[in-house]
Amino acid sequence: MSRLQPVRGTHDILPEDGRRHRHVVETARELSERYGFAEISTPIFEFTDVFQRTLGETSDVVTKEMYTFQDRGGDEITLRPEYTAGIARAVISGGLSQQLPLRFFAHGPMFRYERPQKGRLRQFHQIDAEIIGVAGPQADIEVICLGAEILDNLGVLDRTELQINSLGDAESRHAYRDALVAYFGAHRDALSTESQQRLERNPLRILDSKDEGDRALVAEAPRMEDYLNEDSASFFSEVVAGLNALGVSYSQNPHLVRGLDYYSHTAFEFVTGELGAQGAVIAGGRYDGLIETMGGTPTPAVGWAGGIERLAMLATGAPEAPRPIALIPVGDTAQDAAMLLAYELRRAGFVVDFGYRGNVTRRMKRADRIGARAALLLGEDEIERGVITLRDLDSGEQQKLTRDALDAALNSLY
RNA sequence: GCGGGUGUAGCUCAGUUGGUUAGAGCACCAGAUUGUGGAUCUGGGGGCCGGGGGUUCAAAUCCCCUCACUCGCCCCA
Repeated sequence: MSRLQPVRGTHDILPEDGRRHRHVVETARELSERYGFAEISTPIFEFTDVFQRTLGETSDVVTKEMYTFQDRGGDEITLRPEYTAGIARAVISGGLSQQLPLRFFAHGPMFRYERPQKGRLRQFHQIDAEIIGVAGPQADIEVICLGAEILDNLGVLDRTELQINSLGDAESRHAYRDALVAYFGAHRDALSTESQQRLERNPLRILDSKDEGDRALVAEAPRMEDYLNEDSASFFSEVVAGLNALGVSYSQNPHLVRGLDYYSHTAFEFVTGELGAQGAVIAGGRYDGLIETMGGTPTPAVGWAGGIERLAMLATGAPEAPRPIALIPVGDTAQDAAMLLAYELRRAGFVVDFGYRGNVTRRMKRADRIGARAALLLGEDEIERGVITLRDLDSGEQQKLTRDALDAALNSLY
């Protein structure tokens, strides 16, 4: 293996993959705009505090997955591992809380120091949607519905399942957490080693353990729904009712939890079985406490993130590369005229591939290989007679046209 | 961070119990066709056999280490 290899967990997005990525992003952008979301972009790095304080000191992302470094001025900087904290920071530092509610769409690279797997990279890309400043369940419904519609337009909705759960408000969540600690604490010895650690750090996580022994205990564990207070329960039932009203199908998963500390109330994931161990393609929830935690005024919010690589692997309908017109100068004397013609055609909106090298045979082969729709030959003959040879590469038909007639003839091919 | 699998040409892969100068298909380049693509034929360029060490008269092949990829665990998009 050559020394010139990309850093582990990173990869080049070559043109074919790039089209699929762009299809995901543009589909999401177009639909989110229809839902009233405005596109924003935030820096790919922030002060480390932005993530450390908000994601939870004990979360895996903070404890072992962040790309953190000191810059030349001595500031602690972290490449963003997720989008939400950066957007919340932008809302605060940009004074945007004067304009609530806000609906944001964003996309871009994220960085997590993890062991790479299928659908899991150290630099990956996400699309992201957030509604900031709406306390009611309408926002949860709207944001989930947007996710479902994006998946539908990408042709993956029927291969995913929407799972939802409620973590309740802070009061409910703490009460439930205490109940879980009491229950699992009494069975500590029966828990897997990993879950014993979870008991200390994040007891909710035990609920979605894959260990068989854990699952047996989980089946008898206290249920979240019994610990939701009245507000939390009615909030969740409104979300569910809203999804029903819109015909968004889902299943309730009482074991669905979120890894990051700032979530409350609604948690949801669109999951697929087609990506190995990585099930989630879009996942998110409500994070009413985040902006306050960061030092802003208390502001409710809900949103999700979707993995572009994961979506691109599943999506159908990415547009094919455009079929260019191959412009082939014949002989040295035609070079300048051909370059001018290419310029004019491009200005007129045509996709033009200029054949730089080789004899006519070679350039024709190239035109064929790149899928050109037509070839234009321009040589001494043509220049003397004031025409251009147009060859339809699908039918093989060939004709000589004046410059004035060329654009119309090309347009008729597409 | 932990466990399993795999590394031979740009890609997909052969390579016998260790034995001359490591092969095929596809792709690429050139020619047959000096102004005409797709098909065919002919020829050509391409390899530190992932890297390092060891065993041996001899290593792509056996052993050790390492790196990368990959699948899973953890966790997540």
